[in-house]
Amino acid sequence: MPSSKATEAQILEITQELLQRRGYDGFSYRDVADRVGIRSATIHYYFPAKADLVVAVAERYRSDFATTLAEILADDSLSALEKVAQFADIFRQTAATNRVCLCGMLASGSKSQSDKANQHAQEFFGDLQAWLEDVFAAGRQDGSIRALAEPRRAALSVVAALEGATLMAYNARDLSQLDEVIAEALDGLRP
Amino acid sequence: MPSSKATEAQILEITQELLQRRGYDGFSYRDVADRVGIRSATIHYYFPAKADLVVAVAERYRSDFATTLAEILADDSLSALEKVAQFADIFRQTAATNRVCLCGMLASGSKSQSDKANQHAQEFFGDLQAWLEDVFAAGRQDGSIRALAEPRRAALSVVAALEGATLMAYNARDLSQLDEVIAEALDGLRP
DNA sequence: GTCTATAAGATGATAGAC
DNA sequence: GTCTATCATCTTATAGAC
Repeated sequence: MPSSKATEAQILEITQELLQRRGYDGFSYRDVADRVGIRSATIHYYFPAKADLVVAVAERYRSDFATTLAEILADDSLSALEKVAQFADIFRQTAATNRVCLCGMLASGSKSQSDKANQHAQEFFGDLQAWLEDVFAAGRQDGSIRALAEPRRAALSVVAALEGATLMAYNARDLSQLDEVIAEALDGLRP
Repeated sequence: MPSSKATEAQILEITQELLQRRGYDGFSYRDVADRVGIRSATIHYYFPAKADLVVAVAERYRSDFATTLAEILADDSLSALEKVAQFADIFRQTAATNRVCLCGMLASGSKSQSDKANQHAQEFFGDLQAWLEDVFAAGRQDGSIRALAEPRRAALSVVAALEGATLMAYNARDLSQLDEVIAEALDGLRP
């Protein structure tokens, strides 16, 4: 039964879900295998070690996220502030599906997993910060975002607040506090 | 060799450290036993199940944290803004010792551990928010903090940002971004 | 209180048949 | 590619000696 490409994609999909819900130490090859409908040995064929599997998921996640951010950025119908709102909504959707940001989860599991996973998480946060900084600059042009004293620092703070609030929403199984944090962040950007 | 009180305290101390560094699924009774210098069966005498041990650590953590916050609050030599700065410094110290906030870590491990641990984390975040809200009000009196449109929401955002930034600092093994987030938060409170 | 001994199950990983 | 079979190790937890 050669599903080849489909099998690998399913393994990545399911692993990402488990990773966002339970973290590196919270799922096993068997958990993934059961949900995909294969045997755990098959996963080792695609990903020899657990570290390989998790790094592959991290790369896929960053790539998908980058695509989404590029699409938001390219949408000329949105003001810069609305782009930040859409950015925040990604985190909201994550929490709404009972998950944490993958890289937030990887950051919390820094000790067990490979250094490569940590590095991906770190670079991911840097990507988000840089994207927000760009949008802040555009917002100064289109007038939707006020002039910020330290745009780099403000962008970092928004990323940190969203990561923290998503974690809290996941824990409480309640989005209301995340919504408040998002509202506070957007209000802080308005002219 | 009856160390009694001392043994239980050591178990809690070591467990807290492991919990903040590796999370619920990242440490075992044997890890704790090895560091305390006892056998894992001894831990079961004090804490029958792992869930009991973790809940006990969470209670101790919340209690210790509450004491620290009460001390800061009672210090009349500090302005309200300086009290917020000391509050933020607790997170900085946590990251400086290569740890995450215990409740931030418990929040990320929501699936494996007991519901009670999740609840403690949730209540902990509520405690921090309420404390900050009080200090914000005091800051309006002593003039060290500006009038905030939504103090409750602002307090929540500060908690979320500190939790997120501590996680990022832990992952990157670098405090500089946490320092930036703290500076940004304090600047946002100044009159 | 703390130990030894041990159970019963899960884990990441490999070898080799098909 | 996917399977069965198996390994060595680790996990939480218990029973009972001292």
